Amino acid sequence: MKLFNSLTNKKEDFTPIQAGSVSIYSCGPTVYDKIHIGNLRAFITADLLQRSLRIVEKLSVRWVMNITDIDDKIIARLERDYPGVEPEAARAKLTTQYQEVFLQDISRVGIKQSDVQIVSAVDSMVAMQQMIENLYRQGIAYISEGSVYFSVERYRATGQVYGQLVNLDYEAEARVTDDQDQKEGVADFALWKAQKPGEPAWQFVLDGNELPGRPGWHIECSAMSVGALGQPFDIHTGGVDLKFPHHENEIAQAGGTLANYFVHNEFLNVNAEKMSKSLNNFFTLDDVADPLAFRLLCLQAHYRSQMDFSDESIQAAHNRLLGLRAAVRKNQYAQESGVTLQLKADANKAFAHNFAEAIRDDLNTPLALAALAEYEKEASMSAGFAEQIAWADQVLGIGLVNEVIPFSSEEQALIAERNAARAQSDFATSDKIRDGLRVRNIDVEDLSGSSLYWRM
RNA sequence: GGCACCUUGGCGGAGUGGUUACGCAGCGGUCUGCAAAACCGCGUACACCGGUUCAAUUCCGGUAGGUGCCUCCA
Repeated sequence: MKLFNSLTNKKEDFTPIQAGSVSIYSCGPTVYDKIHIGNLRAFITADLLQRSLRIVEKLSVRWVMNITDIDDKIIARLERDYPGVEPEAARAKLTTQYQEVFLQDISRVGIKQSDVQIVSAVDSMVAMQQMIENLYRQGIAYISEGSVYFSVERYRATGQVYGQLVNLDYEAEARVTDDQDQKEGVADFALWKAQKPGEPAWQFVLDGNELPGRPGWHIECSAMSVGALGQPFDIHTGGVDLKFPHHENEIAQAGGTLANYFVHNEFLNVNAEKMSKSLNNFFTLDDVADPLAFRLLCLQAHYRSQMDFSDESIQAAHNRLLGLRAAVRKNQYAQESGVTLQLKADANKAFAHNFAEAIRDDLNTPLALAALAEYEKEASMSAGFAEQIAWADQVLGIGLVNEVIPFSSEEQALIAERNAARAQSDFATSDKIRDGLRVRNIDVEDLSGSSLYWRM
C-alpha cells in the first residue's frame, strides 16, 4: 500500500516495522464539549486506514487513540459548568460525560469500539512524568517558576532536527510575545504546567523540586503513544493542523523518532472555510440525520483534499447510500423470489482488484467508490454481488449489507397470491397485496416475467 | 509578512499530455395494467492570460480569486 507520509511529503510504499502487523496511533479529542463533524473526519480517516490495512493488506492492526482528559480547555469549562465543585471531581465528571458522547459519536459513524484501544491522559500520568524526567536528565528540559519546559535550542544542540513536518519561518517566532517571560526561548513549550489556584493538579517531584501541576498537551500524546505501542511505531494520524506544533513537539519529546509514517487528513469546510469551534461555523453529528451518510460523504473525497459540507452534499450521500443498500437487498432476496442469479466471475474478480488497487493507492476512496458503482451497474443481479459488497464494506464501513431474514410462510403465501393474481391480470387484488407487503417493509419490483420481492 | 496548497459541469468530487471518472440532482426515452425500479441517452466541465508541444484540463510562467499553517485547533 502506498501512503502519503508527511515526514517526507511523498507517497511511499508502506512497510511495517514488524512484518504482518501494524501499529497506529491517532490523536483523539479533548473531551470538554461535543466534537464537531470536522473532527469526525479525522477519526473516519484513521478508521479507514486501519480497516484498509486489515482487510486489503491483511495485516494485524493495533490501533490506539487517546482521550485528552486534562487540558486548558477542560479547566476553562470547569468554572462555567461546575462552579464551586472540587476541581478534580469536576474534571472527572466533565470528561467522563463528554468521553461518553464521543464514543457514541464515533460508533454512529461506523467506528467499532473493538477495533480501537482508547487510552486516557490522566491514566498515563506516571509515563508522562517519566518522559519529562528523562528529558530533564538529558538537559533538554528545564524548570521555571514551577513549570517544566522543553528547550528547542538545547534539543537542537544534541544534533536533532526540529521542524520535520513543517517549513518553519523563524522570523515568525517574533510574533509570539505572550507567555515568554518564563521561557528561555519563544519556541519552547510546556511539558508540565504549574498548578494555579482552583485547578486540578497531580504531584510531581523532579530533581528534588515539588511541582504540583498537570501535563502539557504535547507530552500526553508522546507518552501515551510510546507507552501503548513502543517506539518507534508505524503510523501516527491526525488533522493537518496538528502538524505544527503538536506533532513536531511529540517527535522532539520522543527524541526525534516517534513514528515512521505520519498521515494527515485535510479539513472539512463549510462555505469553503475551515469548520471550527472558534469560527463558530461547526455542525455536530446531531445535526446530521444519517451518520453513515456523513461517513460516505467523507469517503467520496480523498482524505488529503479539503471537502465542502452542505445540506445538499449530505443529502446526495444519503440518497446514494439508500440506493446501494437497496441494490444489495434485491440481490440478496432474488433467490427467495425465485429469480435466478448467474455467476459473473469476471466482474467479481475485476471489482475486487479495482477496489483494492484504489485503496492501496493512498486510500483513494473516490476511485474505489467509482469501481463499486461500475460493478453495481454490471453485476448487481449476479451471484456473488452481495458477498463482494460485504467484503468492500469491511473497508468502507457504511452498513451496505444487512442480514437476510427469509420470508415467513405467511409472507410467502401473500407473494404467491399476488403472483397468481397478476398472472390472471387481476390487478386490483395484486395492488392490494402489494400495499399490504409494503406495510410489512417488503418492496416489490415487477420484472417482465416475474416479480422480485425484498425486505427493505 | 513568510511558507504550503487549491480553483473541474447545478451540487459533491476523482483523474489524465490525445479516448466516459464516479455519485447526487435534472432532462429525454425504453419498458410497464399502474406505481416503483431498472435500462438507454443527454448536458459543448476543467478560473484567466501567455508559453512548450503535432496535441494541455493535465507541463512551465504570469494574473485573479480562495484556503491552510506560522505555538487553541481534526
